[in-house]
Amino acid sequence: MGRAPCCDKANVKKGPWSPEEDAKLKAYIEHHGTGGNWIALPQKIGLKRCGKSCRLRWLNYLRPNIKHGGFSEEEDNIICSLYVSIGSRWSIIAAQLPGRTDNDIKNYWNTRLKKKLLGKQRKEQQIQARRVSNNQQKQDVKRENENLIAASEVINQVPYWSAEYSSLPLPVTDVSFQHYSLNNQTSLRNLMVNNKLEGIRFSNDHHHHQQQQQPPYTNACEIPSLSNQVFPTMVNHVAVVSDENNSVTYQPSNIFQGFENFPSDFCELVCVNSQQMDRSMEGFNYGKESVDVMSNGGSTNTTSTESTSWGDMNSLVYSPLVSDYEGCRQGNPRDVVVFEECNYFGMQMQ
DNA sequence: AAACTACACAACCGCAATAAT
DNA sequence: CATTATTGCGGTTGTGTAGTT
Repeated sequence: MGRAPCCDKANVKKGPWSPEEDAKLKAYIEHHGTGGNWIALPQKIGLKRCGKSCRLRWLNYLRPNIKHGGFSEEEDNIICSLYVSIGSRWSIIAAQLPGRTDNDIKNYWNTRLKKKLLGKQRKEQQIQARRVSNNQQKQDVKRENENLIAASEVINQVPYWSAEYSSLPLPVTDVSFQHYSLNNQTSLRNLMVNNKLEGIRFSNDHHHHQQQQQPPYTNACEIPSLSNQVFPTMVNHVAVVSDENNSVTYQPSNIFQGFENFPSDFCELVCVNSQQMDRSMEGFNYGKESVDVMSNGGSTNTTSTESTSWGDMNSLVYSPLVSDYEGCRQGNPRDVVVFEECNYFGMQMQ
C-alpha cells in the first residue's frame, strides 16, 4: 500500500499562481510564519493549493531576498565547480549562493550553463585536435608521465595536511586541465561543514595511519584548508593503501580511466547515442551505483540505468570525492578513496 | 500575420529522509 | 520499535514567450 496523498487532489488548484494567491500566502507567512506545518497552511489561508505547492512557491519565489536571473560570472564558476565536485546536489550548491534557490540554479544549469560549458570545451577540443596532428601529443604524454611519477614521490613524502604539501608544484595530468583551476576550495569545505556533515572524515583511516603523523584535526570532520592553490586532478590514478605496510601508492585506475580527458568526454557526450553511452560507460558507474546501493540499505536497485543522457553525466563527473562524500553521508566511508587528491577540482570559466 | 520552434522558468511528481506518534 | 505524516530534494513536465520561417 502506497502512502496517502498529502491533500485532496480533486480539490486542489494546480498550475501558475495568481497574484492574489501570492499575496495571500505572502501576507500570512509574514505575519504568522508557516507554523511548522505546510500541509495545514493552505486551509488556514483559504487557498485551494497543496501544502507542498505553497512551500515551493514561498521558497522559490515569495520569500524575501530571492534573486532571479542575472547570474554573475563568479556564480557561474561556483556552480560549475560544485557540480563537477558533488554532482547535482542543487540544494547544497544553492546554499553557497545567497538569494539563489536550488530550483533556479538547476534551471540555469540545464538551460544555459552546461551549454556554455560545452561550447567552451568544444573549442578546447578543437585546439587539442590540432595539436595532436602536430605530433605534440607524444611530448605531452611523456611530460605527463614524468609529472605523475614526480607527484607520486612527492605525495608519498609529504603529509597532505602540511603547508609544504599545498605549496608543492603538483603536475597537471592533462594539458587541457590547465584551464581549470580550483577556485572554490574554501567554499566547498565550508559547505560540507555547513551542511551538517560534522563527524565526517573525508580521507580514509588507513591513509592517516600511513602518514605516521596525525593531522591537526580538531574534530573528525576537518577538511584540510586548501585555499588559494591550484589542484591538478589525478582522477586517472587511484590511491591504494597497502595492507602490509600501509604505504600509499598511486596506480592507474580502470575505474577512472578516461576521466583525464574529462572536458573532451563532456563534449562528446552530447554527440554520442545515449545507448552507446550507457554501454560504454558501464564501467564508470562505480561511484554512483555504490552510492545508490548504500542509500538503499544494500539493495541492488540503482538509478544509473534509469538516467537520462545528462543523468549519465553524473556517473561521468562523479569523482571519487562524491563516492566518499556519499559514503560519509551514509556513515560508511570507503577505503580506497583519497579525498584530498581527487576532490576539489573545479572549473573556471572565462 | 500565422505557424512553428526553441528557450526559460515555474511548478509538479515521486521518492527518501526525518519527525512525530 | 513500528507506523504514519511531513518535509526536502532532484528529476521531469508544463506553460508562456521570444525568435524564426
